[in-house]
Amino acid sequence: MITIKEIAKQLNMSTTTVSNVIHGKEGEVSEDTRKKVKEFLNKVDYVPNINARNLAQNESKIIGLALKARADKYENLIMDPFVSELIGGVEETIRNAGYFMMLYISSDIGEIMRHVSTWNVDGLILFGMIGDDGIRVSEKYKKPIVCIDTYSIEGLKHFTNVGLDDEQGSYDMVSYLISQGHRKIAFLSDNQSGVDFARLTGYKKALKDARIRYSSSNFLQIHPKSDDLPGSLEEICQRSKEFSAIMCVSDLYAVTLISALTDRGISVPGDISITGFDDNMLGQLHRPALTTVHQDVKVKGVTAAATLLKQLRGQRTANQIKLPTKLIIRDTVRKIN
Amino acid sequence: MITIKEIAKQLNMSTTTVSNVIHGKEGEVSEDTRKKVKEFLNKVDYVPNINARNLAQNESKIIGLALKARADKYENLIMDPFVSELIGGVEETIRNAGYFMMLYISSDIGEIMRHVSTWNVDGLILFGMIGDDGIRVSEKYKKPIVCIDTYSIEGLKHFTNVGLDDEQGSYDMVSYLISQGHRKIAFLSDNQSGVDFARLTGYKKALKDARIRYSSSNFLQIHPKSDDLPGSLEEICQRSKEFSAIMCVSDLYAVTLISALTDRGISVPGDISITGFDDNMLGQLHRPALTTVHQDVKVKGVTAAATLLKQLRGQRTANQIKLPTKLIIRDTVRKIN
DNA sequence: GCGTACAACTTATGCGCAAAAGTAACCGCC
DNA sequence: GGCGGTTACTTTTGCGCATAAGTTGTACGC
Repeated sequence: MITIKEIAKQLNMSTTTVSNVIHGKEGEVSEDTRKKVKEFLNKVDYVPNINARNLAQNESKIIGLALKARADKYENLIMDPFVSELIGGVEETIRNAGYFMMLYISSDIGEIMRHVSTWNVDGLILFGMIGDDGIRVSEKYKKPIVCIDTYSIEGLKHFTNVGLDDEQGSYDMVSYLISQGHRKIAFLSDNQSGVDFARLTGYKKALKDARIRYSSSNFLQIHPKSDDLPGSLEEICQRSKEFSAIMCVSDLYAVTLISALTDRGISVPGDISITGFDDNMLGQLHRPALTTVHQDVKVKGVTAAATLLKQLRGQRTANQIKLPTKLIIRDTVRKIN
Repeated sequence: MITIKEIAKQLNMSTTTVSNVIHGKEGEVSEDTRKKVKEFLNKVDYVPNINARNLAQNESKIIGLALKARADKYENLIMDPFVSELIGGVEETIRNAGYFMMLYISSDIGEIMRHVSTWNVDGLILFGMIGDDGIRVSEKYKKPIVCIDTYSIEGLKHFTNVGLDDEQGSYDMVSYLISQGHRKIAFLSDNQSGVDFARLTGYKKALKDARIRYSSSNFLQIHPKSDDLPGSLEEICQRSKEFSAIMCVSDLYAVTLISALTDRGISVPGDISITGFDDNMLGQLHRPALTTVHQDVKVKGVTAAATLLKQLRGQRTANQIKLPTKLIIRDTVRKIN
């Protein structure tokens, strides 16, 4: 761990001179010494001590990525392929810009913000974290924050959001189902807030535009918490006769549901049509391949990171970015009449 | 961002005193002042500046997790549910021990080690990174390193490895297939090194113990790189008639293969039996549910992190830890005679 | 009543770096 | 030939923290 001081000593010059060539300050140092220093730096494989640099500069070159931990059947949000892809996009973008990524998995925003504070993190990306309560906590730290997929009204006032045109995606899917002759279409989700609410809204809108009445009995709730899952699945399968199609709020739920239906001898799409949302591996590898709404999760991560980076550079950004969706027609929807 | 200095000033005492109560140094400070300081600390919500602390202490409380990026059909290793789970396990363990996690995704070990060096990372967990070449690079940094799933001979000499009893898992699976009457069993993988080699070895051993001859034509190679995948899949499906069972080296490949077979009208397990390895979501949600070998990936991450933490505390650890596997019998293997 | 021991502090130093402020030599110009 | 301007440096300072070294004050023993 050689230091600037040591280098300066060995080269018989001041630390400032060494520091200046490290930072490529033109005109502050002669071509001659510059060369000498550069050679030496290469030889000894100098690496700056980031702690010292950060302390002196009051910055950190760290971007935090905070994911809300979720205790359910899949134990933890991070297992979802969605999250892996997101992390990949964020990490890549950040690294290319010379930043580093620190990952937190926690549901306690207070805890997260304390980390942010100790590390003097330059900016933060939040996924699934912002409840209206979290906003007060995060606001006082005065750090640029970009949220992913939040629909919190309060949050949107204060932070940039990178999201998806969930409503449109959902609308397109339901319209497609209707075009295939479906009229009794259920909506399956585990809650009615955030992204799920937006997708539900798109669903309702499409029904309305087709003059199909929405009833709350069309809303099927899945309980992903380990204990309740089999029970809710059983109930949903029972009630599946009432519908010709079930639109699921995610690929994960769609595939889970199809498995449960298959186990009970109900065929997809023979007896009932099922659709997903997200378009991940799960549905792509499934047979019949899942009809779903595509979103590019990696781009979501990249966009979030790029937006944050822009803000760090002092540039202004839109405070609401909506990525487009695309309808992917595969084999889990049957045309009926 | 209140500092110790500021606190000391407001409390009319020296920074050392404040620092002492922060570090809970008994006997260095009176009960009275201790109380006063603690109250004040709470009031102002003091958070230490980690950069300053690390600089003074020459440590970092950071543990790096480096993942090898892989350019294939799934773009990047991180998409695999395997990796998500691993990250989850590592992060949780590290955070509970008061450490922080920095995530790198890169295939350049030199780059990684440079990061490690600038940040003065306390320890490193490497997944999929150690080729014999990487070892020289990493060795000179003299940091505790724990590898996950490496089979590099050189690496094992220098670093601790947390792995799986891949050979045994594979052996158990093939033995099971044989017990179900299978004799023409192919092995599907994308390479013959590392984990794949160990699984292949277990496969060969089981064949040998059952007096079935192994021929290299039993080895089916899949090319996960985006361009080659369809071609290799086509070839594998063609050749599937030669076998009554194909043991795949991962759930991902198993499910991918089953999809390809299904698309060609070949039924699983009717026409051919297929098995996986890993036991992740993909196979669990698949119908027919995948017969596979279970490994607890989260435990792998937890174990790796815990082992590294031990080393940081100066404790000795075994330099080879093998987690057990478990045969999971589900529905993709048919009994034949 | 003096030395010793100890409790409860404070002062001073250094970690490695960046940058502000200082210096010294030289050039050209009226 | 004195002065402003420039080049190529060096010296100094401070970021926030931990800690070694120093300073009181007081109780105790003999």
